[in-house]
Amino acid sequence: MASISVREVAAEAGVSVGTVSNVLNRPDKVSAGTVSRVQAAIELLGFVRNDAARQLRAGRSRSIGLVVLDVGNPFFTDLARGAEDRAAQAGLTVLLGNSDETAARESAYLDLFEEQRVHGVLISPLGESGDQLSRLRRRGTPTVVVDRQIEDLSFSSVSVDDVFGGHLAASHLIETGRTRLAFVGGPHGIRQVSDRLEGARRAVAEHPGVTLEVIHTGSLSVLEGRAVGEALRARAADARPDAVFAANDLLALGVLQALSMLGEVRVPQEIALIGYDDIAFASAAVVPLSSIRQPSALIGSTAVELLLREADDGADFVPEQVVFQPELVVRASTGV
Amino acid sequence: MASISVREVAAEAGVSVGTVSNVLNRPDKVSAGTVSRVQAAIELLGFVRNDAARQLRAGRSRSIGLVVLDVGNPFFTDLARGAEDRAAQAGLTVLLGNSDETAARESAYLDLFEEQRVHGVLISPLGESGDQLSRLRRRGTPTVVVDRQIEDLSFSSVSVDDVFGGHLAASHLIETGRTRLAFVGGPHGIRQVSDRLEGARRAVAEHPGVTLEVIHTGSLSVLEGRAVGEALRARAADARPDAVFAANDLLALGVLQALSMLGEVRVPQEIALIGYDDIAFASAAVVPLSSIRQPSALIGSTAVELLLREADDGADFVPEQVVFQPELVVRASTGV
DNA sequence: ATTCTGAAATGAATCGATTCAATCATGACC
DNA sequence: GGTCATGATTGAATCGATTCATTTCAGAAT
Repeated sequence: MASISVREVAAEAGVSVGTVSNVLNRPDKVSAGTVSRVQAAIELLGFVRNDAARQLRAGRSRSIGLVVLDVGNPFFTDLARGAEDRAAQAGLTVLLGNSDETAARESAYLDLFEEQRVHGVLISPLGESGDQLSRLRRRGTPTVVVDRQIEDLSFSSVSVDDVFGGHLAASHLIETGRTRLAFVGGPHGIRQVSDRLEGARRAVAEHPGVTLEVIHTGSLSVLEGRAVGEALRARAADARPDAVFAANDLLALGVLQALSMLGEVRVPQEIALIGYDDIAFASAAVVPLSSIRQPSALIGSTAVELLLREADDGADFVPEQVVFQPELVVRASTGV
Repeated sequence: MASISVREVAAEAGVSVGTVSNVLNRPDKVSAGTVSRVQAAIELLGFVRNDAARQLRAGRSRSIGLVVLDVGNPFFTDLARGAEDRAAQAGLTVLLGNSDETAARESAYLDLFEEQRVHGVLISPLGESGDQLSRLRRRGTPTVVVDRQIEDLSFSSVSVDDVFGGHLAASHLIETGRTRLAFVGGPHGIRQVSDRLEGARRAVAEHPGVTLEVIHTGSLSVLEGRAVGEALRARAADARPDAVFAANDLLALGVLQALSMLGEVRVPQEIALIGYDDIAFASAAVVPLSSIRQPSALIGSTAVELLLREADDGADFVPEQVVFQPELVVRASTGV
């Protein structure tokens, strides 16, 4: 059970520990015979490098931390995949943390990542977590904000123009003849939510006679969406909105489930519905869901890109805000 | 930029490094005044513990590794959530690795986790990865197989009876009057796939006159499902099966998308369809999807439970195979 | 034979938190 | 005043891989 270290390997191969380390890290600096003797010893003893010791010496870990709002949301797993792929190219691993839209969990993950001395942190922050993030960066951990911009322009960020996206969604609903819109989303402390709402407000303001009701939710999940849908279904027909813009696809799918259950409220005839993110399941929904598409994997890989740049440039790095444009995807849920 | 260690904190607070460590780990052993003095110094200097150093000393990390076949599959994210919750209770973190149904990636994650000296590994293995797993465990890393059993009964495992589940699905299709079944899934090296097929075979064998066609796929994704669906749609109506059992819900949703696109093939009238896993999106599909439900979060938490037990018991632990029973969920896709 | 060169190998020092045997201080008690 | 017990604090040793200044050595050049 006694764990095997370079020391044992060195003894077995009849060389010094320095040589074992060289075989591991720069085999070209070691003569061929020695390399194979050391490798044989490693094999024989079942030696496995201790990453903690490496990291301690190196001062940095070989991973980057990613904190997302919800791993259950395919948008974020797609984003994570993009990040992983780019990170792998640089020989780095991605540690995925799920804040679950909770400040305490977000904070706990940031602490954990900092204790791990990660190469950097990608985060889709809950609110303005600016303080903790600045501190994190000041102490030397490169930090990139994903999926939204942040007030503090000294941070790099990769985002999609959510105000524009919200405008796109609401305009589309209005153009198909709807006049009594409802926005479903929350908590409003989440920037993505308030921006999308803001975009919708602007679109509505451009069209006199069109109204916008705002329905708050506690989170962005299918379950919350279903609750809203049931509430809508319970209303008298003339008290219902004729179009719903949900802050993301999970909510939209929940609303859709509740509305179309029992076939009581028809989508899109009675209520048109549009979501946000264009997750893979949107097109497979009861009524295929119109949505606003974001380049999820690209956001992830670009964020890693910026992170690596920040890590390389050190003190004299220049923050960069990359903003992608979202795209309207029309499907049956807003068709005629 | 000079990083702050316990040494600096000790100097600032006018105490020894040992005392700083005690404040961090057993504040009750230290006088109140000293505690607050040390904490003030920590605050002032912005000290952050170095996890690598802690781990090196401790010999183990405070996380457990989880390797799943596909993070894009909600079944696995649900499982991961269950594992995380249970692990958090024990003060542990879960590192999530995505093998993407690739042997090389699976192996790379196992190596990584071993170098990290994780507390233990949960894995939903690709094939019979027995060799690498045995080695891993022999060297001292507790290992639990999730979502399937493994030949080698010296491993603990938490699984669902997939043969039974396959039987359940196929029987259901047969009972609703279908006679020309098709099983869609692959690769068959994945145990879950072959077990579910085996169950379907048995069900079919029990009913003379019922046939079973097997359609191979390269992976268990929506995309592969869509390809199969399109192939089915392209067939002459009388050459199509009248019922499809897909090895998981992602495949089923893909098949459904392709079939119902353009309304050419009606589900369930022309082809009944059932999936497996009962992910949240199944009930929100074009045609709400019948499925076989597995207790995903419970599998995850139970697996962590077994892992902790194995870690505690050390040498004299007894492997345990927990097998849950799956459950049939009937929705419109197999209704009349 | 002597000096020089470059490649190969060495091994002590280092990273930072934790541990634990040893020391110190304080007050209770006889 | 002296003895003890208790609690608080100390600091050197430890975990294991990596680094780098130094040593070793075979062969080339003089």
